[in-house]
Amino acid sequence: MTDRPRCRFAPSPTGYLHVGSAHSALCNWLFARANGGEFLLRIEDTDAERNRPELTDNILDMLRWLGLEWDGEPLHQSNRFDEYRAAAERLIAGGTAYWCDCTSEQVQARNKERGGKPGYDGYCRDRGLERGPGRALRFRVPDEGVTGWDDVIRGKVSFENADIEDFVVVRSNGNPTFFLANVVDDEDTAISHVIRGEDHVNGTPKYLLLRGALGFGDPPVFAHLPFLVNAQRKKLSKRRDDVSMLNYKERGFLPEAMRNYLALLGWGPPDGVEVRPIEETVEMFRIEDVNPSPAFFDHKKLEFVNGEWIRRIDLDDFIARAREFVDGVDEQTALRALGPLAQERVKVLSELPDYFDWITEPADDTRSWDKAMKLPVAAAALDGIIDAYGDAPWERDELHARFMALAERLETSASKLQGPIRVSVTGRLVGLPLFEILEYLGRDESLARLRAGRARLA
RNA sequence: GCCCCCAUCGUCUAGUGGCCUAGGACACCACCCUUUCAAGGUGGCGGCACGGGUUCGAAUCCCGUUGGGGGUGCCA
Repeated sequence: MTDRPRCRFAPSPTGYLHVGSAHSALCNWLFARANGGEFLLRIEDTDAERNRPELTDNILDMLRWLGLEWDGEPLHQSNRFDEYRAAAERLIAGGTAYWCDCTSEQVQARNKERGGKPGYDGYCRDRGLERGPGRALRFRVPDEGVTGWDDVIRGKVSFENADIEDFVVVRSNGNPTFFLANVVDDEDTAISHVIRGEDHVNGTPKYLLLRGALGFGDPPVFAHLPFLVNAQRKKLSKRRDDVSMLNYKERGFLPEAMRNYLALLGWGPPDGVEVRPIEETVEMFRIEDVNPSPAFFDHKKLEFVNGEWIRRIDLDDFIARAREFVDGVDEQTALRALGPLAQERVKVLSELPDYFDWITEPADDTRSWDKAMKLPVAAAALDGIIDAYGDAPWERDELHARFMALAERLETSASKLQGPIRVSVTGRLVGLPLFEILEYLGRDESLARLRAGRARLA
């Protein structure tokens, strides 16, 4: 093993980067950074039919957004078919691969006859077929023996060779499969640590067998990460779960929060401090401490962590990030003025519009109106506050003081009194602190809205 | 079916044979603070799946059971 460990993240551009892949990328990145190693990127695009090249851009963009910078240029498998072919030739020459012309229908039919056992039955093993159209190259798996490894996360894992079928390494269209390309690339890029999802555990013996047949030296160290699962404890999937990283970005999750939360799945900081800069996690992260059991991707906790991060960044930074979630020049001006009040309230940036939708006119929210205005004190509250504010110096503390005085005079709670006022001014029963809003709107606009509210109530 | 993996509060985790009367965090509940909502503070609820071993001693080691998940593609 070299001094500088080398690991890689190897996504396939068949979908947007999702949280499960991001978790895997993060673990690789943390491992590399924690050990002075290198974090490489490889685009696994051997299947021309399924690939969507534009998705590669999304994957790279999201990794950058998360701050997971990689070393060197990404390797594209589609550029390396010559290397894979050369490896395939060596397998043929070494007698560990053979050509097969079985269609999957034929294989299935034979399996059904034999009693429903799935998998390839080795039909073409000794037929001595030459290469030709419609023929795939299969790896000849030994009939006996055991293939295993010592997984950094799971301990010893092994498979009986007899349980492994002869798998395809070159498709009948001439393209290599994942197994071949993966092994060849890891060797050529001197990968020392393969850190990937649990779904690859079953494929690892094939990886090892292939390496052996190709005459490669000591295999890399393996670490199979736990799945991220949904509430039903099933592996997160893009079909049924909310997993697109781009989606989270667009909803106002901060990259600092996202990677912070992801680092908490399958691993915990030894000192128990969960919300912290990633640099600190780098210092503490050890891949062997990752635990093997699946982790539920908990939106509630993600939101909590995000809220913590929103409060952690400085005000200018907050406003800069918040701007793209708040439409309208007037709203953005208000955001600048009232930013600190919003910053301590939201968990996700996409909540912001609701805090600023009263700028040009009160928001239309009948539920809020009904709830506030059904209070017996509503009319007196509005009359009283309009009167009290008529000649008031227009600043927060004074508005508050006169409000409290009115509450005392009307023998009602401040909590009840603010309802009708807030709804008249903003249209909503919840929102930023009332007196800051009044101060911001100014005397004329505030009084006009209060009078309009009073008129509507009557 | 076969193969493989997993198993501490609802959730994420700490725990690597005695420090465990199992710790922290999220969520939830209550109270405090309070102009709403948040934030903050205090407290509460709640767990070692089960059965056998090993050991003076087991959440920690072994075996089995049960439960869950994954793989079983000429996808990756």
